[in-house]
Amino acid sequence: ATTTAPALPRYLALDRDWPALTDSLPWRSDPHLAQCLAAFPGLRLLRQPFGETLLGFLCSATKQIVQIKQMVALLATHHGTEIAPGIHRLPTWPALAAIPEKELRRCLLGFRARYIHETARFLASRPCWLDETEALPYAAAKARLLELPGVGEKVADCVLLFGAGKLEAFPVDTWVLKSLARRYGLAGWSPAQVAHFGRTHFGPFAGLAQQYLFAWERKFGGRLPRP
DNA sequence: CTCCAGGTCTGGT
DNA sequence: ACCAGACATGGA
Repeated sequence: ATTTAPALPRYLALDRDWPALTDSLPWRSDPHLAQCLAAFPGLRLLRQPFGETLLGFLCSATKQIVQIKQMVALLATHHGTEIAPGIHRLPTWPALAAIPEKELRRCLLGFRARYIHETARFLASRPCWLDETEALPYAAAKARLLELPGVGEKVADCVLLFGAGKLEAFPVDTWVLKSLARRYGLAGWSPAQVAHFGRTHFGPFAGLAQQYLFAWERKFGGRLPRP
C-alpha cells in the first residue's frame, strides 16, 4: 500500500538546514554574533503564511509584543472563522475588507486600524496581488509591499523574512537599532544606515543574524557587559 | 504623571 | 534628502 507522507509544517524544512545556514554567518570574525549564537542554540525562524504575517506586522507599530499578540487574538476571536470550540482562525483579507474601520478599532488597534482597513480594501481590488508578491524575488517583493498603507521598511522586511522566507531581509526595529549602537559602535546611525550595515556585514542570510541580535538584546540588553 | 512600545506618514527645512 | 510631530493605547 502506498502511503502519503503527512504534510509537515513548513518550518521543519528550514530547521533541517539551520546549522548550515547559521554556520555561513560571519561568527568567526564577529565575537558578539558568536556569543548570540551560543546563547540561543534553539532559536529558529518560523515560515508563516504570507497574508497572516502582513496582518500581524501591520499591528506592530510602536506596540509591545504582548499587546500585538492581544490585538491579533482579538482580530481572530471577533472576525475569524471558528475552527474548533473556542478556537478561531485569523480573518482573511477579503473578510477584513468588509469590516468598517470603526469595528476594527474594537480590537485595540488604535491608528493601525486605518492601515489594516485601507490595505484590506486595496487587496480586495487585486485578488492575486498577495500571491504574486510572495513569489517575487526579495527586492521586487519589497518594492510592492511598500505600496501598502502602513508598510514601511521595517514591516516589509519582517513580512518577507517571516512570511516569505527571504533570509536576506534585515528588519531594523528599536532592538536591532540598540544592538548595533551598543555592540557594533553604530550609535547615532539612522535605521537606513544600520540596515545597510546589516546586509553588507552579515551577508545573504542577514535575517538570521538579525534574529539572534534581537533575542540577545531583548534578554540581556543593558544588563550584561559588552562582548 | 511621564515615558516608551518589533513604525509609518506627513509636512516642515 | 533629513528632521520633528502626530498617531491610539496600555503598561512600566
